[in-house]
Amino acid sequence: MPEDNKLLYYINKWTSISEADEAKILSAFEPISIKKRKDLLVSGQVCNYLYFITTGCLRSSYIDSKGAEHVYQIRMDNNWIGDIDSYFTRQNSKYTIEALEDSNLLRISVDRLEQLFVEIPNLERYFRILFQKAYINALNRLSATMWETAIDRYNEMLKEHPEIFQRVPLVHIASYLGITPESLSRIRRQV
Amino acid sequence: MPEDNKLLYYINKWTSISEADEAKILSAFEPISIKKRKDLLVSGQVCNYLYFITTGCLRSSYIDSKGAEHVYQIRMDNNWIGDIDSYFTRQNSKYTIEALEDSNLLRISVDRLEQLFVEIPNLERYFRILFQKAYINALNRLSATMWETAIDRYNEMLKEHPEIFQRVPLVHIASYLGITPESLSRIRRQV
DNA sequence: TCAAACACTTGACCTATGGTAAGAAATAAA
DNA sequence: TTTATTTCTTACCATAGGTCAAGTGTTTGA
Repeated sequence: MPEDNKLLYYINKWTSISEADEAKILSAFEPISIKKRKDLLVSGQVCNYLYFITTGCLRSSYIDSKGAEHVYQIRMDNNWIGDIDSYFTRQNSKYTIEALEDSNLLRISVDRLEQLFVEIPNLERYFRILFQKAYINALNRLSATMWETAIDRYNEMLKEHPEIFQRVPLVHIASYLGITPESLSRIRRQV
Repeated sequence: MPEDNKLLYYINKWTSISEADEAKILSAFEPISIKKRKDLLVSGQVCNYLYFITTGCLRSSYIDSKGAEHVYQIRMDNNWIGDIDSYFTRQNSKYTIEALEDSNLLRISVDRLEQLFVEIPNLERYFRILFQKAYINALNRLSATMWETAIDRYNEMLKEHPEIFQRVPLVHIASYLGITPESLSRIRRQV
């Protein structure tokens, strides 16, 4: 499958888009590249784009009131990243999104996306399903965080997303799991 | 505002529906009542309906692998409740939804809802926005659970949803906050 | 190529919250 | 009104995970 068709492939997994509309969608996205350790979004700015990761790996994090940094999301190939709250409301974001690897992305502005929603109802359907699934995942992660041990969460992540352990430093994985790197280190020794 | 128009009022807050379509939507929902302490959904069943709460209060909970019950959601007037994962996938739900007060609901089946999505794209838009917001909320709750103290979460909830404390037993609130009723009790004494 | 920065581990100690058990207060039922 | 049930609090001890501090490899970049 050609690089720039991955996006359409994933959209068509959940709804059907005509060839004419496919072209319209592709032309609305702008391909960009970002180098490892560079920021895609800096806390305090408005998130002007929503990004589809064609290749690479990024993390989204924020600084809490005590100055501690927490990793919110780690996203790799064929996933979306951005702060959708800031993106749709035009409020400043509290998140910083940093590339953990050199990455290639497709980006789209809100105006362009909302225009597409009107022109192509099935694209809005795709996003309805996307957010629906994201919501379900967030609730599952929430219940694991609230009511399972760090060991269980670690094992679950190892089973579900083994690639992440090959590509992402453990500090970020620990933070994503809601524990310190020290605790993660102890868990890994135990297992 | 008449009881049965609240649903349309909330939908029209985020998108615009024609009068003809409003009638179509209303006729697709079936009003039902449920008594306090009765179950709307029992764990192990498929969630056949999505519910809009016109008046009342319900909680959604699940039993973990160690047999402990955890409260997932507490929802009151003018909110949606149901297990959307089970609802859309037709898999058995792990959740039980119980009425905490005598409640009046409007329910709709998936078939009917998906039919409406095709007929009324703006209704699907409403759900896109609904899930988008639900996702953002779930992430905020996740970060509070992971990185804030139980005291902060309690104060936040007291500030944002004081009504809940008037209407819901503290056991359920404690569970929703991810702590034991004993801990909640200690926090309340402290504050 | 060599210093600086990063990534990971280990140990000693601390703290927020959990578990258990029991009793008081409030609410519902008879 | 009396009894039963639910709701909430308190006390004591246990523990998962955090904090601080130090140390070893491993990248990175000038």
